[in-house]
Amino acid sequence: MPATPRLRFAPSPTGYLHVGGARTALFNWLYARHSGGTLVLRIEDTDRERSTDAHTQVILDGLAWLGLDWDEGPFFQGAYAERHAADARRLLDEGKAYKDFLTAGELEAARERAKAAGQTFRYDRRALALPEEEVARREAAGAPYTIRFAVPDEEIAWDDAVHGRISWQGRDIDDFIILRSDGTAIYNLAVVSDDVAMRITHVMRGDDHIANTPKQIALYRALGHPEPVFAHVPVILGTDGKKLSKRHGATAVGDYQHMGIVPAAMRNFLALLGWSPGNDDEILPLDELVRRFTLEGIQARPAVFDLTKLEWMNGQYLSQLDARDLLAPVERQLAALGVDGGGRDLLPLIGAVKPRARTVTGIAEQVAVRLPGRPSLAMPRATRSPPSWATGSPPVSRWPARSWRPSMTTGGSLRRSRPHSRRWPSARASSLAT
RNA sequence: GGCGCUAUCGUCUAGAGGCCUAGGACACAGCCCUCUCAAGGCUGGAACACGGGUUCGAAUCCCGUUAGCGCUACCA
Repeated sequence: MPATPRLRFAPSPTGYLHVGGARTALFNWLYARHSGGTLVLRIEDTDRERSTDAHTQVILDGLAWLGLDWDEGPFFQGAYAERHAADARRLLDEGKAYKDFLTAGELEAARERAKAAGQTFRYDRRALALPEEEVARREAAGAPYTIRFAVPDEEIAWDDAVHGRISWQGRDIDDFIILRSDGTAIYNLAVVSDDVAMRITHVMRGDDHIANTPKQIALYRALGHPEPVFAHVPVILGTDGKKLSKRHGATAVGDYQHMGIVPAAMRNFLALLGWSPGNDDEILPLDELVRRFTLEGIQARPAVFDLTKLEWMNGQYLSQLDARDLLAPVERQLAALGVDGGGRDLLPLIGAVKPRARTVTGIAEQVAVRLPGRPSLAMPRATRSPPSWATGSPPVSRWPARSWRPSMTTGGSLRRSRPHSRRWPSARASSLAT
């Protein structure tokens, strides 16, 4: 009964879709399509403080731009709060979890104390020692409590699809909280509860989740469910070897769209960042990627994001693309440059210029100089000089309406319960170029 | 500090004991082509982190060291 794989991409809407998340989405998509499996999209919005619908929309837009679709969802994790709580209750009833009346403040203070003393804070299971009557008394008095999972002292190991066998000891893991004092679930419980409910068979996610995995496996065991296959893909680093973050400049997929990167090139580049087809092939169109993608080809070590190579690859795609596919994006960039095509047929110009360009922006600039009436337009050499996103100043033009960077300015402006419909056919067609 | 992960040219990588005096690509340098050019052609420099094993033989297997990264939240 080897059912077809069920995978999921589960971003949390607490920021824009960064390249690391995009690559994780790509890998999941590629594997689902390669294996004839199913891809589920789940928005993990249980962090109410930071999650916004605007972020969700940006993530959806980013996936659409990349041409990645899904088969089920999007599901919003927040909608399953009752199931999460029920799972926690069950663990409580079975004696696999316990109530802890320590407040967040007290916990924080204890951590501070440990730190001041140069010690590592370890939760001491004091709540476990509380007499039953005392627990009942406090609860009757209305004292808030969290539910902690009692991590069994046993070996917790799994055969990771990219790292091989990884082993932890239960004693090295603190009894972690699974249900907050307000009754909502913490990430590790919510994830396991949902993955079980959605019958997920393969969990492919970032390397930074390796430390969460033993906790989740312990939860699978306690809940009595078989665990899925885990595949931890390495993180993406900046040129300084640190995890790619905002200070490295462009990290959101939307930034690349604005730079004139074409989705096909972005996909191809991202696929090769941490995965190898096993030989020297580099320009791999989508169908090739799908055909050749395997878990075994995923690298175990982190990869540095090389913008220059992305631009080179983009240039390869640009020269392959038909001028007509580039027309709309180039016109947008032209408008951004404040240049008016004057109703002139740009196709011949685009065709002449594209084999040597590296970005759509570059094509627009080359076209602009060749437009009559603007013989001396100064060349901004946009891809060579520090781009605007790197210096913090707003992009040359008018992108704001397109909401690529709403994370900085907006809160949640969309309706929370709006069910995202699947409008893929059109999104897919438009993802060919920019 | 503890636990875990990782370790081939500057970067992405091929390599799964002999095919490796380590291959490809980006970048870089030089030359050529050329009205410009980030395009194209040719050439070049550039790596198995270190130390021990195992083996007739190790980039490939084992151990240790070092370094980098991650986690160690009522974040995800």
